[in-house]
Amino acid sequence: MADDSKPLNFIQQTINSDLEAGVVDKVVTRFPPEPNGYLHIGHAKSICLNFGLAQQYGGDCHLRFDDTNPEKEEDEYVQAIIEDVQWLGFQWSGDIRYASDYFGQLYEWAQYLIREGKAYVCELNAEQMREYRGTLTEPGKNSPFRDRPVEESLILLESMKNGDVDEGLMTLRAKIDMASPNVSLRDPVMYRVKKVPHHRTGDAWNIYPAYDFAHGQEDAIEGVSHSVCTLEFASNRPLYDWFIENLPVPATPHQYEFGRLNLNYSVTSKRKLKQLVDEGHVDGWNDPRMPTISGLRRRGVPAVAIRNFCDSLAVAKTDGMVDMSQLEHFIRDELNTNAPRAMTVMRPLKVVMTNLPEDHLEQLQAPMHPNLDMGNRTLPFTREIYIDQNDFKEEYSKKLNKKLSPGKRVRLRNGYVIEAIDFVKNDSGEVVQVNASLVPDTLGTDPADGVKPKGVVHWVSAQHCVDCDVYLYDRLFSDPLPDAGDKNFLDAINPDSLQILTGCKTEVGLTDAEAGQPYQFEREGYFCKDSKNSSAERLVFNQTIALRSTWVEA
RNA sequence: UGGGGUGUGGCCAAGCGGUUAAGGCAGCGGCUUUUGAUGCCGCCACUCGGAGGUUCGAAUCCUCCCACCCCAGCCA
Repeated sequence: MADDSKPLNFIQQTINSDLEAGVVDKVVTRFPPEPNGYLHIGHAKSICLNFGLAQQYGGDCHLRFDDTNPEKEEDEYVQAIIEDVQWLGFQWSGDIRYASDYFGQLYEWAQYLIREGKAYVCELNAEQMREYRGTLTEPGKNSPFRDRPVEESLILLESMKNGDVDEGLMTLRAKIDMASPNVSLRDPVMYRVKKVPHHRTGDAWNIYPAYDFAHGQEDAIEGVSHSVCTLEFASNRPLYDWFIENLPVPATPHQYEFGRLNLNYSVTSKRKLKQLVDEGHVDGWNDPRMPTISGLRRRGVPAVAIRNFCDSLAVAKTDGMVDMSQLEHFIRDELNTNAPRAMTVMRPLKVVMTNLPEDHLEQLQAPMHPNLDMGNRTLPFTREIYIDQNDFKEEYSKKLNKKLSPGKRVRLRNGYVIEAIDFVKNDSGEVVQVNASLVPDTLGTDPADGVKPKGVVHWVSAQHCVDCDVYLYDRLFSDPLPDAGDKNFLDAINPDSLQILTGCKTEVGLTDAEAGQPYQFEREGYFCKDSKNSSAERLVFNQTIALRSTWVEA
């Protein structure tokens, strides 16, 4: 039974009544991606739904590749999809399935339909077929080949299959109703000739089944009880049912449609994502700005954050636009509770503690996390340190009273209170060094003179730190609806979505950070070592997401 | 204009004829804080696309209207 702490969605309600009525005795779902691109956040919702349903009801969820169109499908994509599903934390029941496993069975069923007088080989070309189909408001008209003899169709189908027919010359069509108000019932194409090698079946076939002729039968073969798909397939449902009713299939699965996930400031269309990759607007399918599962992973988003986000979304028939901030909430929520803390200075400014000896070296202890159970780390503290340029102001102002400025104090995070004395500028007028004095006896306690610092600043020892590059990301699109209406989504690309900071200084302890392991760089945000650009010589961190900030300096 | 689907606060969304219309995100106040983070407290729809109707009583039932989404690939 499903978890009853949350209201049941309409699919769970259906499952419950199917179970009660005995129509179904085991829940079987499936996630059926076409291997023609990488999975994105929209797929994550479907994955969480389908695998989640199976878990809740003690059933099975199959991973099935819908590989019925060899022109667009590649093995690279199936490998990537397998990796993404597993990374998200799901395991399918039994072997991985492929629509192509059923090509033989599908072909026999096509012959069956022909013999039943319910399918025929049509020789209309694409343009003619469009004309015969009619329009949304006018009925179509029958193909001149509609009543051709069964034997003839059988023979023609065989030659299509054997490669004796050129592409575009013939199709196999279901004989349903050319006057149906539902256009997808106007003698839909079941098989088309494609003399294209398939990533699994090679050149064994010259014809490939169309989605509508394949999907429901695949479900029936696998014993899928609840075939969940997105809303745009709703008008295909009568056709799904028609094949199930008219074929000697081993089961009668049913299709249910829910609203797909749309996220603002992003696009979730494999076609458009592929275009971003192919045209080089991003660094591949796993560019950290991409809403792909692999992009989110490379960016440092934990799988559990994605799952929690998906679980928070309603499964309903409304197709809404979810705020990016909603996803961000779950990312921060997870990272805040689990990411170890560290200090990284992104725009280093040297601070010299003039009242400390040159060789001062002190090992400070700092907690890994506000949750003290996560242990401690050691921070070397020396006479020279780096703080962020942003945390020093030449002149004090009340609005910026948490910054360090001459005569003012600040606490070094996990360390002492310091007070700035003066500063040094270079020829360009930039502050390049701050001289300060350490206020004694302020480790873990406020200054004895009662002058308590307002701000806390992160820092790193100038002698004991490591250089790194930090990649800061902003949304890929500056338009909340980059592909609405007739807009060209490429025009909405945010030119400042990637900012690379070099010469940043981080704790030595992060030298051997594991790629993907999240850290909170205190007062900045969450980061992880990049799996692609990091090397033995170069340490690169991706910003997963900034800390929430309700404060605006300007 | 044919068919299918949906309309509850800025966003997501519960609600399935009967207390003052859940909750989350965002936002706004305040408290705590060695992260301007986190946490905590408070505020945020006299109203449920609109208009009628049924009823003692409707966001929930009926009627009409309006808006938006999907369908005319030999894509999925």
